[in-house]
Amino acid sequence: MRSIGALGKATNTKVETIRYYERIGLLAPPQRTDGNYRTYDDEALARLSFIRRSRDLGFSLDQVRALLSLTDQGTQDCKTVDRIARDHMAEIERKIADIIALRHELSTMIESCGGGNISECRIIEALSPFDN
Amino acid sequence: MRSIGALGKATNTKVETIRYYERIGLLAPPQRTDGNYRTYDDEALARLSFIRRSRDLGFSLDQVRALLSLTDQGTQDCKTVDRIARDHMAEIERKIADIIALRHELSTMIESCGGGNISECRIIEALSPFDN
DNA sequence: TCTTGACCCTGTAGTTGCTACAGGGAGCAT
DNA sequence: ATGCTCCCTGTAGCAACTACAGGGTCAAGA
Repeated sequence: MRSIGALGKATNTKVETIRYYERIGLLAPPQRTDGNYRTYDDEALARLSFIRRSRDLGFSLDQVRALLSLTDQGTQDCKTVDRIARDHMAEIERKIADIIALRHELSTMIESCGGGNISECRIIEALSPFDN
Repeated sequence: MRSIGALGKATNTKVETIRYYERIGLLAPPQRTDGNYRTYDDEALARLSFIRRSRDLGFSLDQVRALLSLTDQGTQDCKTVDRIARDHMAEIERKIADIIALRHELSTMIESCGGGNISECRIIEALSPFDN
């Protein structure tokens, strides 16, 4: 059994975040000590680790919730898990395409600017709606 | 002169967003009609277009505010504009590196999963903290 | 003329995923 | 007894919008 601070350290999670996960129902309310402190067992540690790893991989809290409920059911419904993961992957691919296009636009814009204190700023021009 | 709805259509911006920009001081409060409707001139259109284009390129509202104040001053301080743009570019590069690493992790995880209704789900395993 | 419908107004609350207090209590060391 | 670190609840804040609720305005059609 460990305190919320210890759990936070073990999972690299802020104490407030753990309480937040409890509040939104991702983590079950843990047992309390006489002094009303939360105490966590190894299962809670495993669950929070799972949540954090999923979050690190970019899953939304809703997706994490779905993944958790699938593992809670113990049905090992790999098809559904796979779909969630693949959906997420597709979104990541979209984001990559978007951000790379954006980088291209940005770099074109920046390159067209000499960078000095000139009277006509190409960056501002590039952002402006009309040719002036 | 155009209504807020017309301005929204012209700049692909929701009406609520325009009012929001006004509330946070990005857009000046426009003139009103007798019926208390906002009316926008071409300058407002140009300004909102600038904001939207900057936002599309991923600049934060704070960055947009800085860029706008630079253009408002008319000093054409290209050095500062360039710095803002380059800072933003560096952040984009960081994000690209992060998301590509993430894609790699995700795809490795997904590939290790057959995708059927098997008793052991590799994705869940990959997300779990302990080998089971 | 009346009515319908599209638009507009203000103000507030919700979204995501936390984070940061404020104002207090618990527990341990000195 | 005092200080210190941790913990508690509850609420408000962040970005950048978005979505109402509960009304007012205005132009067109029957």
